Order: sequence, then C-alpha cells, then structure tokens
Amino acid sequence: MDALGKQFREIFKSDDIKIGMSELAKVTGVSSSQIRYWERKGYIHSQQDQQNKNHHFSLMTAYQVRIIKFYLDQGYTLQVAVQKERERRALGKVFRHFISDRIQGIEQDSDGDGLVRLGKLDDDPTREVYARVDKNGQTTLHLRVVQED
Amino acid sequence: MDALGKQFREIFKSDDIKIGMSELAKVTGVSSSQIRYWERKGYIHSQQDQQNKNHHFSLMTAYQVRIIKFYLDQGYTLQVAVQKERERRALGKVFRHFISDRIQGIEQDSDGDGLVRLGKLDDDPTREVYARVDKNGQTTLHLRVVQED
DNA sequence: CGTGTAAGGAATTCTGACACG
DNA sequence: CGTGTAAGGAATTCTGACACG
Repeated sequence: MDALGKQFREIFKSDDIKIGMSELAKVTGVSSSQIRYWERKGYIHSQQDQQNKNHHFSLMTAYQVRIIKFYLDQGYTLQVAVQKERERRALGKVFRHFISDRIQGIEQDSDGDGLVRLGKLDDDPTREVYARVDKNGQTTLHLRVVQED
Repeated sequence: MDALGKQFREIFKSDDIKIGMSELAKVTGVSSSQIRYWERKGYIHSQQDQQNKNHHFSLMTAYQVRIIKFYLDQGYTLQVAVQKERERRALGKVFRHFISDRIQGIEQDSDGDGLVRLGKLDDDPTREVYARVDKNGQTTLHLRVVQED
C-alpha cells in the first residue's frame, strides 16, 4: 500500500510523459510554426536527441505554452507573455510541493466516502486535517485527533 | 486572475492530452504487444478514429496501465490485476474531486512563501485552512479567520 | 491465457525556404 | 518581430501472422 501511495505522486508528476510537436500544437491551440519559433528563441525547450527526429516536449512545457498563449490572447506581445509566464511559474511550483507533501493518504471510510489526509496542523500537532469527498463529489474539510502510527 | 485559477484545474486535468501506443509503452514499461492484447480484451480503451491509424490513449489510461502493471509485478494474473485496478479507481476519483474542489487559490505572500487556500472548515465556517510552502519546499498546515469576500 | 518478434506498408512528422508585415 | 503555407524526405508507428506455452 505504501508503494501505491508513492505511485500516486509519481502519477501526478508524470514528468516522464512526452508529447510530440503536433500533439503539443493540438492540445495548446498554438500552431506548430509558433512553437518552432518560440523554441528557436529559447522561450521553450524540448528534448531532441538527433537532428530531424521528433521533438519531445514534457507536460510541463505543455502547461507553459498554454499559459503563454493565455497572455498572448490578452493582447501582450510574445516577449511580455513569456516574461509573465516565468513570473507565474512560482505558483506552479508551490502547487506541486503542496501535492507531493500534503497528500498523505487517500482512503475510503466505512460509509464509502473518500478521505484525503493532509497531515497535522502546524500550530496544533495533536490534530490533523482531512478532506471528505462524498458520493456526490462534495468535499468538506475536517479536523480530527491524530491517530497513533 | 479568475481565468487563470480555472486554468490551474484544466492544467491539472489535462484530459485532452493524448499519447500514442509507443509512448504509452515507454512511460508505463508495458510492451506494446501487451497493450494491444489488453485493448483487444477490453481492459483498456483508446480512441482510434480509423483503422490502421494511430491509437490515442488518454493520460488516465496511462495511469491505469501503470497500476495494472504494478499488480502484475506483484504476481497477480492479468485478470485479477485489472480487477484490482478497477476497485482502486475510486481513490483516483476522490483525489480528482479533492483537487478541483479544494484548491481554492494559490498565492504568494509578502515573504515570498506560497499559500494554497483550501477553504473553510465544515465544522467551523469562521476559519479556513491553508498550506504554506516556504522557499525550501517545506509545507505546513494552518488555520486562519476567514476573510470577507 | 498472455506475450514476443520480424516485416512491410501506411500514416505522421519534421525541416528549410519563402511570404507577409 | 512573429506567424502561415506548400513540398518532400525521413523517421515512426501500426497491423496481422506466427511462435511459445
């Protein structure tokens, strides 16, 4: 069960999943000529083992491209859009740290509700926070006394 | 900013990202002949518009394959591994509900720490839970009095 | 049941060049 | 600066068949 817990994180990260240029274009709505240009300018990066072979973009890059496009659509120039994406990137990092540190367990209780354990309160280590997800997908937050390990 | 908040969820979901059979094989460590067989048996599904064209597997399917492989590696037969993955799927659903409902905002505070707002306590709606992520990536959980909207 | 391999055709993807502005 | 298009070659991917057990 521990190995599966660990897997949840790996599954979330999915760092190793790579997509090609045309797939990247498809899922971001950015044309491949744009992507090629952005890459030439060093705004985004891909892994390409040899010349004339497929580009491999990480999912991170896909998100990055989506966000750059978001700013472009707002009317910013490409340079500014790239700059704004870079500033924003810190938030993504925060999110990823949160997920890998705070999702301490996912279980089902006897009622069939899902429980997501988030760990102890920093100010009161005798209590931990968990989220309850009921059958309708409603989520609520709760405190409970910490169980002994 | 709201559009970007929404985007965080879409980014997380990444439903629309599809990968080919060989990429799926690569990232899961399951051979493509296995994948073909599993698909023929109806254990996994792909989108394939026409005959002899590329399969498109969702990231969900990639996770599914990884988990089936996990059980196979434990010594279960394929049928049992598939069955166990199905039972386990409820947990993934819980996780996704948690993310889309509970990540109510990601910000940086004046110290440069990241804050992930998780929403109000069910038992005490005057207080909300948030996680703090410091520069070292350490995360801690806190309560605070709810701010007015 | 469950997976591997070799072979060939089919579909996809990539690139550099050129255009426009 | 920033993006689109047409063209052709190059690399990738897919499939059905067969093997083994």
